[in-house]
Amino acid sequence: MPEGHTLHRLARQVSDVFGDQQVRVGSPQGRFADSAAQLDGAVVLGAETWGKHLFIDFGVGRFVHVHLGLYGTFDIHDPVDEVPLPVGQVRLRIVRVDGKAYGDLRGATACALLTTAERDAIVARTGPDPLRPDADPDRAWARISRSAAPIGTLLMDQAVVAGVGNVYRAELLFRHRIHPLRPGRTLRVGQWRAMWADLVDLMHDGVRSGTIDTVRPEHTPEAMGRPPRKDDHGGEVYVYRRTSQPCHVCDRPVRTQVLGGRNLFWCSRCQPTFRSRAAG
DNA sequence: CTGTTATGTGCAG
DNA sequence: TGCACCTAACAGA
Repeated sequence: MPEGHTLHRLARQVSDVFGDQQVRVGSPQGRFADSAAQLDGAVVLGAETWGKHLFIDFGVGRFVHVHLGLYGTFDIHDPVDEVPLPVGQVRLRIVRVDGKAYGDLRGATACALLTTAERDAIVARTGPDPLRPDADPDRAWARISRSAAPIGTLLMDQAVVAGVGNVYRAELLFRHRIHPLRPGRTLRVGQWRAMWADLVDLMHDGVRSGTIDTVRPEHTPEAMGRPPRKDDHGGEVYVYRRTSQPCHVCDRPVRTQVLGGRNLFWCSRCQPTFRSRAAG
């Protein structure tokens, strides 16, 4: 679940449920116990996200930094009649003092109490986030246009663009007919501007719906008379995890390859290599 | 029930 | 490059 849209939804939820509220903070599992004790009884000011990093502001220069990693979850229950005993490995539990809401963090890659300077350092090393209104796509273009690395690698580099994960990567490249292994510096600036604008739209849709839905109206199951996708992330996609299945546009089997330890998915006809594109 | 896989990152070697 | 992190969904027995 956790690509940028998930974290932005989470920040909104934390702000709505715990903002301006006094909270009890604990670490039933123990790994965050010392920091939790320092925060217990404080008032939450709000939460913000850069890319996949979530920061919960406890005031006086104290931020809880959360990164869900591959399989972390942060479940917020609101409202509740009663706060149950923790189940499983709960790293962080935050409970509103009125007892009407609580949140449990499990399996996260990062959960740490940071100073403002430490928070700022993380923000400074993240690239522009399409979900933030102040994001500057030219910062990403400066990196992409100079790099020999594959565009598929650059899109996943959080210092280049913040918040893109494997699903958005695969789908964005499909929608723009770009082969994932094409070197960044072979792209034209107009292509990048179109990709960025699309990413802004797609990720905002993701924040709204909580799913990653990337197929255009003409390729939905209803429009094409095909069965809908049954999958854990819920949305309709073109190529992500559709290895060997027919492309919704051209019927060719979707291809896959591991790059940098992550699976790439693309259509060899809809996303031709740079070489064949130049030749044809 | 068991085994496999994963929307991510950082660190050891 | 490989693994730790240690959840959750899914397939199969």
